[in-house]
Amino acid sequence: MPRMSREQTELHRQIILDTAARLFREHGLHGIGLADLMGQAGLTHGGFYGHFESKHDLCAQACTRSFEQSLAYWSLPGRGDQTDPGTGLKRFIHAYLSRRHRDGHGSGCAVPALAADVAREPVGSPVRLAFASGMRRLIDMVGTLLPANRSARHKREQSLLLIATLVGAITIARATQGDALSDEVLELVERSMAGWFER
Amino acid sequence: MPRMSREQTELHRQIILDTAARLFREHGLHGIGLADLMGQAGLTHGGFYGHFESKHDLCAQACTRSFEQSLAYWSLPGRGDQTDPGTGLKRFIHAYLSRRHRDGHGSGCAVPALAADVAREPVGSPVRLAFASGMRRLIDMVGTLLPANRSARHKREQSLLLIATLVGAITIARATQGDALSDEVLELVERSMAGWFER
DNA sequence: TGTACATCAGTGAACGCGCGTTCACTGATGTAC
DNA sequence: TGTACATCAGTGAACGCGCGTTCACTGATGTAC
Repeated sequence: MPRMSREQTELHRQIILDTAARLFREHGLHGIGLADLMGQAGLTHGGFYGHFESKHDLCAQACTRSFEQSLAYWSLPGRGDQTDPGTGLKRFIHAYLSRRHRDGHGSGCAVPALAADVAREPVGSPVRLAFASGMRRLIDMVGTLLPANRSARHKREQSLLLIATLVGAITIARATQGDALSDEVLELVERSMAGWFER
Repeated sequence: MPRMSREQTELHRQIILDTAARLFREHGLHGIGLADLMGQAGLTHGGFYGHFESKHDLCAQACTRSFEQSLAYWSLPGRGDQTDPGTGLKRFIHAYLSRRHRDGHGSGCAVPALAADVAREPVGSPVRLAFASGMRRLIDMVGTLLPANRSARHKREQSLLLIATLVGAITIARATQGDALSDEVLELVERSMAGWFER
């Protein structure tokens, strides 16, 4: 059975990376082991080091992949309606603060899922670089959802402020899931943000 | 040497709890072991189960303690200047978004330090209940910093929105520490919030 | 195009290590008289 | 107040377990002729 074709090998690498991007967001960087992870990717754990240098290496690459996945996801709903620039923004905020996003750690935004773990990694480590790079792309993406008649600098500031508020809201909503506070913070923050970014 | 006095025993319990409250915020609930933790409290690990039922039990009690410590800390600067209700709020925001708070996980707010780990604990578990209870007290405390001429409901909403934004900002700042983005998000969010809550 | 062989992706057992938890033991504390 | 003894807080070795990582092995793939 061993010795797969080159395409098969590359496919396996992608499957491991996608699986890791999901599982790290679900369980945290230290909450899932390589044996379980490889098992969920349909492989045995021994083959891991044929694809990645170490778990740290995988963490960094999976962080990048997590941002790619969530950026691709958030970019979709906004693309449809360029005539009303506020619509894409409202849809983004609504989707971000939805119960579906709160309950789906593994398929959601990389920031609330990984930031706390990344903050405990050494400064300058690959996973931190991957996270900072993903943050910049997220800021740019959200910037494109803002009304066009603004300076790049203003858009960047509004984008960063919006992201901070959304990240904090979903972080609190996830930690208080099962308590009335959880739905309350999602609804309240969405309502409060409705008017902010149209000024 | 064994068999301490009752006061000594209770003192040890408090030392373990304070140490845990600090170390769990620094390293996360799963990032520090009981042997290390007890060692930093000046004891050996074997005596742990004389004070707590399990690590889960300690996590829940340390979560409560973390909120108590940060609430006591944040409450201090606002108390001094009741003639200008905006001052306490500005000081709170400034202290919360300071580099000192960003770099001092162990002595800082329980929310950015513990929320991600708490969000991965089972719904209804003691640590989640402790977190939700702490959140309510934090919301109330921040509410007292807001201008007095508002309804309780409005204060609560403003408080929750403010907390969400602060939590998101410091979460991002911590994860991007060492990158220019980190200082940028702290400064930008503080500047943006200066006027919001005076209206 | 067909054959012979070197390559190497994946397997599964094994490694040292640190984890949460247990327990026999120690000896000062707290209590009964 | 003083003595005798039961209590129990803290010690440190030990437990089973899961972790990240290594490695000898297998056999289909890719290559050289």
